[in-house]
Amino acid sequence: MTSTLPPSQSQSDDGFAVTVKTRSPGRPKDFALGMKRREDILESATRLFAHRGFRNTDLKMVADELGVAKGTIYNYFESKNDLFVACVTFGMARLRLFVRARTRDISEPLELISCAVESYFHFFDEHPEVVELLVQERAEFKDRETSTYFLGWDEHKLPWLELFEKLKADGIFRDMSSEAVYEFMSNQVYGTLFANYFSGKKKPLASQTGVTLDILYRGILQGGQRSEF
Amino acid sequence: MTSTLPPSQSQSDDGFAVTVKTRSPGRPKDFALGMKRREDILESATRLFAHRGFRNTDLKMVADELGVAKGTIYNYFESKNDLFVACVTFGMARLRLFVRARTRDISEPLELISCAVESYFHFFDEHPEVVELLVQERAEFKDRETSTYFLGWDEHKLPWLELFEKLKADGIFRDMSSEAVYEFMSNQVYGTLFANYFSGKKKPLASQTGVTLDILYRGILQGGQRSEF
Amino acid sequence: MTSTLPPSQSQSDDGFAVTVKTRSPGRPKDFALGMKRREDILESATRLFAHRGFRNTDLKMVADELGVAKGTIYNYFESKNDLFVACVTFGMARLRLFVRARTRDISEPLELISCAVESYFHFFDEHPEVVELLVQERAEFKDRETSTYFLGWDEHKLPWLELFEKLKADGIFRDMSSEAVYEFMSNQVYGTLFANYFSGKKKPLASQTGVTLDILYRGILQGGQRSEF
Amino acid sequence: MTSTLPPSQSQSDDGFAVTVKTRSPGRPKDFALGMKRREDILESATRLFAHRGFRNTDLKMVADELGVAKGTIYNYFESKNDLFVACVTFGMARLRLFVRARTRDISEPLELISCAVESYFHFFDEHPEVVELLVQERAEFKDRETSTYFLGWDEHKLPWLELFEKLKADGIFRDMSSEAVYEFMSNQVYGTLFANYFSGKKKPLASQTGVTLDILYRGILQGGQRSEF
DNA sequence: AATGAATGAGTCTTCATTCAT
DNA sequence: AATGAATGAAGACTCATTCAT
Repeated sequence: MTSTLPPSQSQSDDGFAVTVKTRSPGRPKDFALGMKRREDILESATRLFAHRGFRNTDLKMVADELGVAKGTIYNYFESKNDLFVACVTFGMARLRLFVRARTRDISEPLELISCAVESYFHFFDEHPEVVELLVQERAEFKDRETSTYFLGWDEHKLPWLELFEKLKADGIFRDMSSEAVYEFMSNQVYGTLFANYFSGKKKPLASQTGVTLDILYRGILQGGQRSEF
Repeated sequence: MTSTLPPSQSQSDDGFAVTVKTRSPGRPKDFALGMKRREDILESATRLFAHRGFRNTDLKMVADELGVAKGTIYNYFESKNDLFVACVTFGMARLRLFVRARTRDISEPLELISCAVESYFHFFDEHPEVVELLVQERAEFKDRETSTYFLGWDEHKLPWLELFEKLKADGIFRDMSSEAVYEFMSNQVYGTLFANYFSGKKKPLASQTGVTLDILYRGILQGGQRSEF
Repeated sequence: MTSTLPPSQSQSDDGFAVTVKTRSPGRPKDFALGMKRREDILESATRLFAHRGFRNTDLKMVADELGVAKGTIYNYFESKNDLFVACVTFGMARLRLFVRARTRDISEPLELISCAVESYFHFFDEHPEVVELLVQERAEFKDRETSTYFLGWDEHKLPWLELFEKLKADGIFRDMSSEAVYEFMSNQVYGTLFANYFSGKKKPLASQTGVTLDILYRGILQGGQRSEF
Repeated sequence: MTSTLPPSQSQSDDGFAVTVKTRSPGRPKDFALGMKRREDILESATRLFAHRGFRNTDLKMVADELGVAKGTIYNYFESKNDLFVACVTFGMARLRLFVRARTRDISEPLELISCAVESYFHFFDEHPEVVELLVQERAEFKDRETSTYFLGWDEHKLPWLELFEKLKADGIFRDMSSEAVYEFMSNQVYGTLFANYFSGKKKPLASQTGVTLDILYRGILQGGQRSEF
């Protein structure tokens, strides 16, 4: 993970701290320090917003968790709202990085689909607080027409549509609107996510990947019934 | 003590009580009026909670909408929290009444499924504020383990499972766990609901019933591919 | 007790109810009924004011205790303040009636003093709520310069001063200001009352009469020391 | 983690820590200023609670008197209740300090008694608001079984009992229960305090010390009558 | 950059009082 | 006279944000 984030300490690879002198030129330490602090705040805030809700979270709590003064937070984020939005954005960024990393090297189409679905489930099993943030966002930020979750969704959509078209051309998929397929799949993943979350179940999402894909691929009807319906 | 109070029963001179209902002196409680007022409050509150969010809604606003004083609301609901919970419960009750009324007279199984799905979508198209309340509930009432939406879900589940078993026995459904089918369907409906809602789309849910059921029934794979996967 | 209060029911002494007909001339029933209701309210209010404090007592509670509507209270008392003042006044009236009744027939001076002190203690043992009302009054009604307890105190004072003068003339009391003696005694009784009350002790006041009088009469010094001090 | 924070100790280059006190960066907490502010609030609140009553005092008034915002008060006291309790406790502490300071160096027993009584009276002459607080406390805080005034009373009692025993042994006091003497004296002082206060008299308590002690010591009966009673 | 005391707008809730019936 | 729904002023408490140090 560290490779995706700026280094949090100017430690050289040989294990020796290189910044013994405070006045080293170029101030690389300050920057790294600032980023580290920023992320610490994001992490604490994410956890608290998720556990207690946006409105029930006092910035004092975030500060206390970090052993820092409340005012310090305002050196890194404009406002509480700002901090929250940053938390959501950060969470979604992590989701995308996670899924991308896992699916990057897969070329076989159906395997790619399976892996993407499984990755989504996997991520939210490990980061349930991100779901919470999405709910919080919708609940408190009524001015945001579109959930951060869906921002940039359309760019992600395109490659999938292309894949589906190819699968159709290859006779793997039935002849149906790729848009429709994409939405159906999205809704299924999204619904599984929220349903599990809202219903208070603790069953891992990832364990449902298999059966979800099975129905998605083959439907629920018996073979002979498919055409008749 | 009764001597200090007017008689509470209109007893006719012949000694027979002519009415069972106790009629206190003074202005009588108008039960019907009370219920009407109660529902008016629920309606206003639902709308405002949905549009502005629970925490951003001052009960003063609800009162103003109804042209009553803030205190009046407290004659009908213990607290703001109470009012909110009543709104959610009321909304869910309406949902169930709506679906039940539409599906009551349908005996053909697949038609029943279609109608149920369409009814759900239809209801939320007409009452988008109910989705909002569910989100609000999850966001603000962290103590509630299970969303009101899922309370009583299990009772609703049973008839569906029985239906699915029958469809399997009749060779309509493939041989697969009815539980799994039920969850898949639930998640699909739920996901469609929330995805549309969160993404800010205004496209009617009901219009997606057909394609949703098509994929649900037949899956996305070409016939020949189904067994191979 | 009933002799000191208006009859609460128009029942003649022979045990027959005389007001079977509602429309009897002169409306005696209404008046009696009104007085009874008034006293019921005073009693309930006194108890609640004493137990919960003036500000913590909702008139709704008083009404509920009596099985009556809140508005009814306003037919008997102008306001909550009014009701409270009536409670205090009523309590003090009962105190004076009680003490007067017990001391009326006593002619022997020292016995009279003893009996008066004992009567005070006795009354407050039986009606601790009256002490509470006095405290409440002082706490909440800052505009009243003088506690109701001390209103009319000066009239009561005079006979005592005359008695003390006589006791001095008879060589029973030392030669000292009767005013001073009166105040000392008052303070002692008052102090005993409040100290017991404030300290949370439940020991009956009346049981302290003996020792109180002993010290009051004879002081704490050994005989030989008295003149020397 | 310390690397993310500036060093918390000013360490001189020779390696010796020159100060034990941890000095956080940023504006230091000014402890003395905090205590000053705290006492200012206590003083204003005491005055207002005493003059207007606890329930009739808006913390806004206290804030206005001090020229600060209402929220500031909540930085020093948890709640209005808390503030009030602190006022009472503070007042009683001052009483005890005052009496202790005045009686410390007195060894002659009777003089000690006189001085203690006079000190009590003196204190309340100068701080009549403390009496008011005791009344307020009793009126509003029904959950407190025992008035703050009497808390810790028993410890204060012991030395007095010992003193009285010695006086008895020396033939100064009559042979009577020291407990009883203690209570009589307490009640007298307490009664004088409250009676003067409740009756609205403005006569200084301290001026009554002499006559009070005279009667306390010698009683009201003529010498010859003492044994006969 | 960090600190944390100060700020004060914002809201829920209570309850004495009124008044139409 | 009794009723109790409606009123709305009052007040405790919270917490995001500022800013002097």
